[in-house]
Amino acid sequence: MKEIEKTLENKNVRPTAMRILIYKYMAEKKITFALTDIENAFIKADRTTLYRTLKTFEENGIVHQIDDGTGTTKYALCELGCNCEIEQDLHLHFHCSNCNETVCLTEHKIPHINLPDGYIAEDANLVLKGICEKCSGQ
Amino acid sequence: MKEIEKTLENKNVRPTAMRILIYKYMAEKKITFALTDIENAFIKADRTTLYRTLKTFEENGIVHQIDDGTGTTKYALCELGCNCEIEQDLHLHFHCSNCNETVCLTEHKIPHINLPDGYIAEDANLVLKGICEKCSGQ
DNA sequence: AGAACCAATGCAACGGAAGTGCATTTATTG
DNA sequence: CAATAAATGCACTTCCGTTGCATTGGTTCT
Repeated sequence: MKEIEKTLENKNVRPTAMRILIYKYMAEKKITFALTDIENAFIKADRTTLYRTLKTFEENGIVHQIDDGTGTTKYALCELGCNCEIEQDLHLHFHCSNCNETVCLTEHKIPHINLPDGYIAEDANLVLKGICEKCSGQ
Repeated sequence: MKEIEKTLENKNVRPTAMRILIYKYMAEKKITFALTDIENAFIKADRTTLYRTLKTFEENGIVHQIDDGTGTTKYALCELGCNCEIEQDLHLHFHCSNCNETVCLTEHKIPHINLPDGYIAEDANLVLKGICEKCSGQ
Protein backbone atom coordinates (compact mmCIF):
# COMPACT_ATOMS: atom_id res chain seq x y z
CA MET A 1 0.00 0.00 0.00
CA LYS A 2 2.69 2.40 1.08
CA GLU A 3 4.59 1.24 -1.95
CA ILE A 4 2.07 2.76 -4.29
CA GLU A 5 2.26 6.05 -2.44
CA LYS A 6 5.99 6.07 -2.83
CA THR A 7 5.78 5.17 -6.48
CA LEU A 8 3.48 8.09 -7.12
CA GLU A 9 5.57 10.48 -5.11
CA ASN A 10 8.68 9.41 -6.93
CA LYS A 11 6.97 10.46 -10.11
CA ASN A 12 5.93 13.79 -8.61
CA VAL A 13 2.28 12.87 -8.40
CA ARG A 14 0.50 13.56 -5.15
CA PRO A 15 -0.85 10.29 -3.82
CA THR A 16 -4.51 11.03 -3.27
CA ALA A 17 -6.94 8.29 -2.34
CA MET A 18 -8.40 8.23 -5.82
CA ARG A 19 -5.03 7.96 -7.50
CA ILE A 20 -3.90 5.17 -5.25
CA LEU A 21 -7.06 3.22 -5.99
CA ILE A 22 -6.69 3.66 -9.72
CA TYR A 23 -3.06 2.69 -9.63
CA LYS A 24 -3.87 -0.37 -7.54
CA TYR A 25 -6.63 -1.37 -9.91
CA MET A 26 -4.37 -1.15 -12.92
CA ALA A 27 -1.56 -2.99 -11.20
CA GLU A 28 -3.73 -5.98 -10.35
CA LYS A 29 -4.81 -6.84 -13.85
CA LYS A 30 -2.09 -7.07 -16.40
CA ILE A 31 -4.01 -5.72 -19.35
CA THR A 32 -4.62 -2.26 -20.71
CA PHE A 33 -7.58 -0.07 -19.87
CA ALA A 34 -9.83 2.35 -21.62
CA LEU A 35 -11.23 5.28 -19.72
CA THR A 36 -14.60 3.55 -19.85
CA ASP A 37 -13.14 0.47 -18.16
CA ILE A 38 -11.89 2.54 -15.27
CA GLU A 39 -15.21 4.33 -15.19
CA ASN A 40 -17.08 1.07 -14.78
CA ALA A 41 -14.75 0.02 -12.01
CA PHE A 42 -15.19 3.27 -10.10
CA ILE A 43 -18.79 4.21 -10.55
CA LYS A 44 -18.64 6.59 -7.62
CA ALA A 45 -15.98 8.72 -9.19
CA ASP A 46 -16.51 11.27 -11.89
CA ARG A 47 -15.40 10.60 -15.42
CA THR A 48 -13.41 13.80 -15.56
CA THR A 49 -11.45 12.91 -12.49
CA LEU A 50 -10.54 9.53 -13.92
CA TYR A 51 -9.70 11.13 -17.23
CA ARG A 52 -7.45 13.70 -15.63
CA THR A 53 -5.89 11.12 -13.37
CA LEU A 54 -4.87 9.05 -16.35
CA LYS A 55 -3.60 12.15 -18.04
CA THR A 56 -1.57 13.11 -15.02
CA PHE A 57 -0.23 9.58 -14.80
CA GLU A 58 0.74 9.72 -18.42
CA GLU A 59 2.48 13.09 -18.18
CA ASN A 60 4.52 11.79 -15.30
CA GLY A 61 5.54 8.51 -16.83
CA ILE A 62 3.33 6.30 -14.72
CA VAL A 63 1.21 4.99 -17.56
CA HIS A 64 1.57 5.12 -21.30
CA GLN A 65 -1.10 5.57 -23.88
CA ILE A 66 -1.87 2.91 -26.45
CA ASP A 67 -3.64 3.19 -29.72
CA ASP A 68 -4.73 -0.34 -30.48
CA GLY A 69 -6.86 0.52 -33.45
CA THR A 70 -10.18 0.03 -31.70
CA GLY A 71 -10.79 3.73 -31.71
CA THR A 72 -10.61 4.11 -27.96
CA THR A 73 -7.41 5.06 -26.23
CA LYS A 74 -5.99 2.50 -23.85
CA TYR A 75 -3.68 3.00 -20.93
CA ALA A 76 -1.20 0.66 -19.32
CA LEU A 77 1.12 0.98 -16.38
CA CYS A 78 4.69 1.49 -17.40
CA GLU A 79 7.09 -1.26 -16.48
CA LEU A 80 9.93 -0.58 -14.12
CA GLY A 81 12.44 -0.09 -16.87
CA CYS A 82 10.08 1.80 -19.10
CA ASN A 83 11.62 5.00 -20.30
CA CYS A 84 8.71 6.38 -22.22
CA GLU A 85 9.27 9.70 -20.53
CA ILE A 86 12.55 10.27 -22.25
CA GLU A 87 11.97 8.41 -25.46
CA GLN A 88 9.30 6.11 -26.74
CA ASP A 89 9.51 2.59 -25.46
CA LEU A 90 8.67 0.97 -28.75
CA HIS A 91 7.26 -2.33 -27.65
CA LEU A 92 4.38 -3.76 -29.58
CA HIS A 93 0.79 -4.36 -28.57
CA PHE A 94 -1.55 -7.21 -29.18
CA HIS A 95 -5.28 -6.81 -29.50
CA CYS A 96 -7.43 -9.91 -29.13
CA SER A 97 -10.45 -9.87 -31.40
CA ASN A 98 -12.13 -12.44 -29.18
CA CYS A 99 -11.96 -11.01 -25.67
CA ASN A 100 -11.29 -7.51 -26.93
CA GLU A 101 -8.42 -7.01 -24.56
CA THR A 102 -5.17 -5.38 -25.48
CA VAL A 103 -1.89 -6.36 -23.89
CA CYS A 104 1.58 -4.92 -23.94
CA LEU A 105 4.23 -7.26 -25.25
CA THR A 106 6.99 -5.37 -23.56
CA GLU A 107 9.62 -7.90 -24.51
CA HIS A 108 8.90 -7.48 -28.17
CA LYS A 109 10.31 -4.32 -29.62
CA ILE A 110 9.33 -2.90 -32.96
CA PRO A 111 11.99 -3.88 -35.51
CA HIS A 112 13.89 -1.17 -37.28
CA ILE A 113 12.44 -0.20 -40.64
CA ASN A 114 14.34 1.25 -43.54
CA LEU A 115 12.38 4.16 -44.92
CA PRO A 116 12.68 5.79 -48.34
CA ASP A 117 14.97 8.80 -48.61
CA GLY A 118 13.62 11.91 -46.99
CA TYR A 119 11.46 10.21 -44.42
CA ILE A 120 12.51 10.73 -40.82
CA ALA A 121 10.86 8.45 -38.31
CA GLU A 122 10.45 9.72 -34.77
CA ASP A 123 7.88 7.33 -33.45
CA ALA A 124 6.26 4.05 -34.32
CA ASN A 125 3.19 2.07 -33.43
CA LEU A 126 2.76 -1.60 -34.13
CA VAL A 127 -0.37 -3.48 -33.19
CA LEU A 128 -0.95 -7.12 -33.94
CA LYS A 129 -4.48 -8.40 -33.94
CA GLY A 130 -5.70 -11.92 -33.52
CA ILE A 131 -6.32 -14.38 -30.72
CA CYS A 132 -4.52 -14.03 -27.42
CA GLU A 133 -3.13 -16.88 -25.40
CA LYS A 134 -6.07 -16.93 -23.01
CA CYS A 135 -8.58 -17.25 -25.84
CA SER A 136 -6.61 -19.65 -28.03
CA GLY A 137 -6.72 -22.13 -25.16
CA GLN A 138 -3.00 -22.87 -25.21
CA MET B 1 -12.73 8.87 -67.59
CA LYS B 2 -14.24 5.73 -68.98
CA GLU B 3 -11.42 3.92 -67.25
CA ILE B 4 -12.74 4.83 -63.84
CA GLU B 5 -16.18 3.56 -64.80
CA LYS B 6 -14.68 0.28 -65.82
CA THR B 7 -12.63 0.04 -62.66
CA LEU B 8 -15.72 0.50 -60.56
CA GLU B 9 -17.75 -1.96 -62.57
CA ASN B 10 -15.01 -4.53 -62.32
CA LYS B 11 -15.36 -4.27 -58.58
CA ASN B 12 -19.13 -4.61 -58.77
CA VAL B 13 -19.74 -1.00 -57.81
CA ARG B 14 -22.20 0.92 -59.92
CA PRO B 15 -20.41 3.92 -61.39
CA THR B 16 -22.58 6.83 -60.35
CA ALA B 17 -21.51 10.40 -60.96
CA MET B 18 -20.68 10.90 -57.30
CA ARG B 19 -18.59 7.76 -57.08
CA ILE B 20 -16.65 8.59 -60.21
CA LEU B 21 -15.87 12.03 -58.85
CA ILE B 22 -14.70 10.68 -55.53
CA TYR B 23 -12.58 8.03 -57.18
CA LYS B 24 -11.05 10.63 -59.47
CA TYR B 25 -10.34 12.93 -56.57
CA MET B 26 -8.57 10.21 -54.65
CA ALA B 27 -6.61 9.05 -57.68
CA GLU B 28 -5.19 12.50 -58.35
CA LYS B 29 -3.53 13.03 -55.01
CA LYS B 30 -1.38 10.22 -53.79
CA ILE B 31 -2.15 10.57 -50.12
CA THR B 32 -4.79 9.17 -47.85
CA PHE B 33 -8.06 10.88 -46.99
CA ALA B 34 -10.29 11.28 -44.00
CA LEU B 35 -14.00 11.53 -44.47
CA THR B 36 -13.70 15.19 -43.54
CA ASP B 37 -11.21 15.77 -46.34
CA ILE B 38 -13.60 14.38 -48.88
CA GLU B 39 -16.36 16.39 -47.30
CA ASN B 40 -14.42 19.61 -47.78
CA ALA B 41 -13.72 18.73 -51.37
CA PHE B 42 -17.37 18.03 -52.15
CA ILE B 43 -19.31 20.59 -50.19
CA LYS B 44 -22.37 19.99 -52.31
CA ALA B 45 -22.64 16.34 -51.35
CA ASP B 46 -23.99 15.01 -48.11
CA ARG B 47 -21.69 13.55 -45.52
CA THR B 48 -23.65 10.35 -45.35
CA THR B 49 -23.32 9.78 -49.06
CA LEU B 50 -19.58 10.28 -48.89
CA TYR B 51 -19.40 8.07 -45.84
CA ARG B 52 -21.34 5.30 -47.49
CA THR B 53 -19.44 5.67 -50.73
CA LEU B 54 -16.17 5.10 -48.93
CA LYS B 55 -17.70 2.16 -47.12
CA THR B 56 -18.90 0.65 -50.38
CA PHE B 57 -15.49 1.23 -51.91
CA GLU B 58 -13.89 -0.50 -48.99
CA GLU B 59 -16.20 -3.49 -49.05
CA ASN B 60 -15.43 -3.99 -52.69
CA GLY B 61 -11.69 -3.68 -52.49
CA ILE B 62 -11.41 -0.27 -54.10
CA VAL B 63 -10.02 1.51 -51.09
CA HIS B 64 -8.59 0.31 -47.82
CA GLN B 65 -8.99 1.79 -44.43
CA ILE B 66 -6.05 3.10 -42.46
CA ASP B 67 -5.73 3.75 -38.79
CA ASP B 68 -2.84 6.16 -38.54
CA GLY B 69 -3.27 6.93 -34.89
CA THR B 70 -4.72 10.39 -35.36
CA GLY B 71 -8.09 9.16 -34.27
CA THR B 72 -9.74 9.72 -37.61
CA THR B 73 -10.00 6.91 -40.11
CA LYS B 74 -8.19 7.41 -43.37
CA TYR B 75 -8.85 5.85 -46.75
CA ALA B 76 -6.54 5.20 -49.66
CA LEU B 77 -7.07 3.73 -53.09
CA CYS B 78 -5.81 0.22 -53.37
CA GLU B 79 -2.94 -0.34 -55.72
CA LEU B 80 -3.38 -2.54 -58.75
CA GLY B 81 -1.84 -5.57 -57.10
CA CYS B 82 -3.48 -4.93 -53.76
CA ASN B 83 -5.18 -8.02 -52.49
CA CYS B 84 -6.70 -6.62 -49.36
CA GLU B 85 -9.96 -8.26 -50.32
CA ILE B 86 -8.59 -11.72 -49.85
CA GLU B 87 -6.01 -11.07 -47.20
CA GLN B 88 -4.55 -8.00 -45.60
CA ASP B 89 -1.95 -6.23 -47.66
CA LEU B 90 0.34 -5.53 -44.77
CA HIS B 91 2.21 -2.52 -46.00
CA LEU B 92 3.08 0.16 -43.53
CA HIS B 93 1.91 3.74 -43.26
CA PHE B 94 3.70 6.93 -42.49
CA HIS B 95 2.12 9.86 -40.74
CA CYS B 96 3.84 13.21 -41.02
CA SER B 97 3.55 15.27 -37.87
CA ASN B 98 4.32 18.42 -39.84
CA CYS B 99 1.87 18.39 -42.73
CA ASN B 100 -0.42 15.94 -41.03
CA GLU B 101 -0.67 13.77 -44.10
CA THR B 102 -0.56 10.01 -44.09
CA VAL B 103 0.91 8.03 -46.94
CA CYS B 104 0.97 4.38 -47.84
CA LEU B 105 4.43 2.92 -48.18
CA THR B 106 3.19 0.06 -50.28
CA GLU B 107 6.67 -1.22 -50.99
CA HIS B 108 7.40 -1.65 -47.31
CA LYS B 109 5.76 -4.66 -45.81
CA ILE B 110 5.42 -5.26 -42.11
CA PRO B 111 8.17 -7.64 -41.01
CA HIS B 112 7.20 -10.93 -39.49
CA ILE B 113 7.06 -10.92 -35.71
CA ASN B 114 7.58 -13.90 -33.46
CA LEU B 115 4.90 -13.90 -30.83
CA PRO B 116 4.85 -15.69 -27.48
CA ASP B 117 3.22 -19.13 -27.39
CA GLY B 118 -0.53 -19.06 -27.66
CA TYR B 119 -0.80 -15.82 -29.56
CA ILE B 120 -2.19 -16.12 -33.06
CA ALA B 121 -1.77 -13.05 -35.26
CA GLU B 122 -4.30 -12.47 -37.98
CA ASP B 123 -3.68 -8.86 -38.79
CA ALA B 124 -1.15 -6.16 -38.15
CA ASN B 125 -0.91 -2.42 -38.26
CA LEU B 126 2.32 -0.50 -38.32
CA VAL B 127 2.41 3.27 -38.45
CA LEU B 128 5.59 5.29 -38.42
CA LYS B 129 5.40 8.91 -37.41
CA GLY B 130 7.82 11.67 -38.17
CA ILE B 131 8.65 13.98 -41.03
CA CYS B 132 7.80 13.03 -44.58
CA GLU B 133 9.99 13.63 -47.58
CA LYS B 134 8.09 16.72 -48.65
CA CYS B 135 8.49 18.36 -45.27
CA SER B 136 12.06 17.30 -44.59
CA GLY B 137 13.08 19.18 -47.71
CA GLN B 138 15.06 16.35 -49.18
C1' DA C 1 -5.42 27.43 15.27
C1' DG C 2 -6.94 30.38 11.50
C1' DA C 3 -6.27 32.46 6.98
C1' DA C 4 -4.68 32.08 2.44
C1' DC C 5 -3.56 29.31 -1.19
C1' DC C 6 -3.24 25.68 -4.52
C1' DA C 7 -4.29 21.15 -6.09
C1' DA C 8 -7.85 17.76 -6.79
C1' DT C 9 -12.48 16.61 -7.66
C1' DG C 10 -17.18 17.08 -9.48
C1' DC C 11 -20.69 18.97 -12.60
C1' DA C 12 -22.16 20.54 -16.93
C1' DA C 13 -21.52 21.14 -21.36
C1' DC C 14 -19.15 21.12 -26.02
C1' DG C 15 -17.24 19.16 -30.33
C1' DG C 16 -15.70 15.79 -33.58
C1' DA C 17 -16.35 11.53 -35.74
C1' DA C 18 -18.86 7.32 -36.68
C1' DG C 19 -23.03 5.37 -37.45
C1' DT C 20 -28.36 4.53 -38.34
C1' DG C 21 -33.44 5.11 -39.77
C1' DC C 22 -36.24 6.87 -42.90
C1' DA C 23 -37.87 9.71 -46.75
C1' DT C 24 -36.81 11.02 -51.40
C1' DT C 25 -34.68 10.95 -55.63
C1' DT C 26 -32.45 8.56 -59.43
C1' DA C 27 -31.48 4.67 -62.21
C1' DT C 28 -32.62 -0.08 -63.95
C1' DT C 29 -35.50 -3.65 -65.48
C1' DG C 30 -39.56 -5.80 -67.29
C1' DC D 1 -44.56 3.49 -68.82
C1' DA D 2 -44.89 1.11 -64.43
C1' DA D 3 -42.54 -1.39 -60.89
C1' DT D 4 -38.55 -2.11 -58.44
C1' DA D 5 -34.11 -1.51 -56.46
C1' DA D 6 -30.24 1.33 -55.54
C1' DA D 7 -28.29 5.71 -54.29
C1' DT D 8 -28.61 10.02 -52.08
C1' DG D 9 -30.02 13.40 -48.57
C1' DC D 10 -31.75 14.79 -43.98
C1' DA D 11 -32.16 14.34 -39.17
C1' DC D 12 -30.76 12.44 -35.37
C1' DT D 13 -28.08 9.47 -32.01
C1' DT D 14 -24.12 7.71 -29.66
C1' DC D 15 -19.51 7.44 -28.15
C1' DC D 16 -15.32 9.36 -26.76
C1' DG D 17 -12.32 12.98 -25.65
C1' DT D 18 -11.98 17.43 -23.85
C1' DT D 19 -12.68 21.98 -21.39
C1' DG D 20 -14.59 25.75 -18.13
C1' DC D 21 -15.99 26.66 -13.92
C1' DA D 22 -17.52 25.92 -9.23
C1' DT D 23 -16.51 23.36 -5.09
C1' DT D 24 -14.03 20.61 -1.97
C1' DG D 25 -9.98 19.23 0.49
C1' DG D 26 -5.43 19.40 1.94
C1' DT D 27 -0.87 22.36 2.75
C1' DT D 28 1.60 26.02 4.25
C1' DC D 29 2.52 30.27 6.57
C1' DT D 30 1.90 33.45 10.16
